[in-house]
Parts: sequence; structure tokens; C-alpha cells
Amino acid sequence: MTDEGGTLPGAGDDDPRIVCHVDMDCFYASCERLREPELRGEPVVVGMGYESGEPHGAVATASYEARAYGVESAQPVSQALERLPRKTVAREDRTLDPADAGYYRPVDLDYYREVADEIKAILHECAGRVREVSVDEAYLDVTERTAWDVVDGRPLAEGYARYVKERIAREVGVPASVGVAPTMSAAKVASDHDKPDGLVVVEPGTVRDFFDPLPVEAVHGVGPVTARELGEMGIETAGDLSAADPTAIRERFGERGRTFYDRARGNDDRAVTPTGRPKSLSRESAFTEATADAERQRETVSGLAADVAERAEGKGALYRTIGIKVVTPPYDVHTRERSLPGPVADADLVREVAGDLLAEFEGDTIRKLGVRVSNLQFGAAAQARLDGWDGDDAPAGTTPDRSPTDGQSSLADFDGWE
DNA sequence: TCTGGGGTCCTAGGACCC
DNA sequence: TCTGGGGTCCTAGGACCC
Repeated sequence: MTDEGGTLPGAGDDDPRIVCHVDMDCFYASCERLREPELRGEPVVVGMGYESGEPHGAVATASYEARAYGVESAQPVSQALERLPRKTVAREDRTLDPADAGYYRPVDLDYYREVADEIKAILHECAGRVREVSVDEAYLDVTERTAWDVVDGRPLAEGYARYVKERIAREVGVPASVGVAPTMSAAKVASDHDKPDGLVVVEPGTVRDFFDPLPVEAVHGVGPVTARELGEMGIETAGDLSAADPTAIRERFGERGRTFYDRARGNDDRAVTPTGRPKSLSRESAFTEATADAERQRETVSGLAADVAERAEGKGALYRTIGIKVVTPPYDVHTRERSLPGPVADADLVREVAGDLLAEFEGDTIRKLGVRVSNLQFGAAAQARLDGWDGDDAPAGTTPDRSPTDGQSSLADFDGWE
């Protein structure tokens, strides 16, 4: 029923947009190679919570050479080490072959952000609208910069995407995979389709053909749980999903079902918009070994609370809700939160409320703790209220103007408001 | 594969209000 | 008052993403 072979300028159905999804290949490992060129071509594992020589933490990123040894992201470093020993160890251990060993480095997010900033500067030069999804990933709307017209058998948009990709390689020195499509979701899947160093173009009118043979997990928003449930319904591929009964999908999966059903059919009219303000800020940390030591737990929460408050302050964020996350063995996640009458920026209060919420778990063995602030407000208006700038009309409780030395428990104040 | 850290969105029940 | 219906906020949990 579709006849969209020719994409004449401006004559396409609905003037299909041109969206690029730029996804850096094993970005952390690429950054490590940038400052340590001898790592090029070698297996590189970047570990979170990893310290030189220690088998703690988890794999944040593995280079493709390391993946060949079965190292995967989110894997415990201890397990990665079994599959791929450290180079320095292998050189000294006669039973190991240094050729089958790799380099391990701890995550250095500050450095990766510096590299990412250079990349983002290029992306903003290449596109009118950019949505930065994470440190290593962004969507670009390049509709105004290029066209779907086919010249010499190739859409112009492909050449433009190649130009973006090559600028990143040349000016920053790290590889990227790029997907080009008329929608964000198709561009996202396209960038993933031929990693690393990929360039995949999905032309208007071909989105469903592109999706059809892919497993349902390839659709953004379908994870392992949903994929298993879909499998039970006999839905294995995106094509199966797009041919399924939409009401059955909706009944089973609600609003999310509607979204991924539409995605599988190539329907996605989201515009590329800049990333908004964060909705929450959190910090969490795992104990090396699960512990029931209440003192350590309190200290940990206290430290996390201070970190979160500091980060919020750095971003000029006020928060109205403070929460904690408690993970108990085997891996049960519990969250508790409490909302305040008005927005605050008060590190002591974060610590006290978080500590108070933790009390419920007194005596429990805990493997991981987190602190979170949400219901964020930004900007001068909120700040003015906090400072009591127009404190006369501010409702009681919204202007916590305790002096730092009054020695009063802010939690006690807080309880008074309830 | 016994599990790291930082986020987003959705759901569902209960409180509370009109 | 024990009977509606609608709306919003709060909290806890879950799935998913990078």
C-alpha cells in the first residue's frame, strides 16, 4: 500500500524528518585509549568501584577486544578477571599468556565528561536541535541540514551522517556509531545495528521492514521481563509485535505496551528536544560485603546524604522529597521517602531525614544503600523563597532560616510542621 | 552473571478534598 | 450521613535505559 520509493524534495509524506542517533562505541574504553595510546587494539576493561589490583566492582565498559573473551558490562570484575587476566599479572605468571590478557582501568567520569564536551560541541555545530541522552549518546535533528534525496544511489542524509561521524573521529579521536532514520526510535535502533563504527540508514517508508526481523528486545522499552512475557504470547520479533492485537498488548502492558507497540510499527512522532532539568538526584554505594553493622550503615547514609546535598547545591536545585534505598540480600530493593512542606536546600536535613528513614531497617543485613532527593525546583524564584527574600508571604515552613549555630535539630523543626 | 551507579517513567492503593 | 464520582498528592515497587 505504500509507494515511497522516490523521496522528492519536500514531496515526501509528511516531509519525513531526518534524525541521527550518535552513540559512542565503548566510550569509557575509547577515552582511556585517547590518553593512553598503547591501549589501542588491546582488550580494555573499565571497572566501576575498581581499584588497581583489587577484584571489586563491576564492568562499566569493555572494549570489543575484551568482549571477545566474554567480558560484558555489568559483570563483576572478579568474573571478568577469570576470563581475561590483567596484563601485568599475565607477564609474571608463567601459566598465563600475556597475549590473552587485558588492561583494567578505574572509571574516571570527570575525564570522560571532558571528552564528551568536545563531542557535544561538534554535535551542536552539526544540528539545529540536539538531545543529549547520556555522556556518550545524543539525538540530532538534521532535517534542515540535509535531505532524503537519493543521489548516486545513496541518500544525502547518509553522507551528512558520515560527515558527523568523521568529524568526531578526526577532531576528538574516538569512534562513534550513527543511525539515521525518520524517527528517534528507529535512529536509535539503527545506530545499534552495526556497532562498532557503524553507519546505518533507515529511509522513510522502510522503517517497518527494518524492524520486522529484529528480536523484540531490540525495541526501545522492551527489556528482559517484557520480552519473556511477549514470548509467552508467541511474540518473538518486532514484526510479530507489530502484527499483534493492539488491545491485547495494551491490556497486558498498559501505557508502556502502547508505546512499544507503536515503536515496533515505526510510529514515533517525538521531536528532538533538548534534555530538561533532572527530576531527581541520587547517590548510592554498595558494601564490599553485606553488613548488619548499624553504625556503618548510618555513616554510609550520612556520607551519601552529604554528597547528594552538595550536588544539588552545585546545580542550584531545591528539593521537597528526601528518600533512601536499601538493598537487602539476595537483592531486595526497598525505598522509603518523605516529602517536606516546601522546597529546601539543607544538607543537615537530608542527613537527618535519611537517617530517620533508615531506622526502620535497624538490625537488617544490608548490601547497598542510597540517598535520593526529588521534587526538584530550580531557579531564582525558588531560591528567593528559600532566602526569605519575600519571607513575609511565604507559608510557614518554606523558609527554613535556622542559623547554622542554633544547635536545633532541623528534623525536630520538620516534625513540627506535620 | 549472584548484581555497580545514576537516572526515567508507569502503576496502584490510600489519603484527602470538593 | 454511608453514598457518589473526580482529582491530586503521596508512597512503594517495578521495569527499563545507559
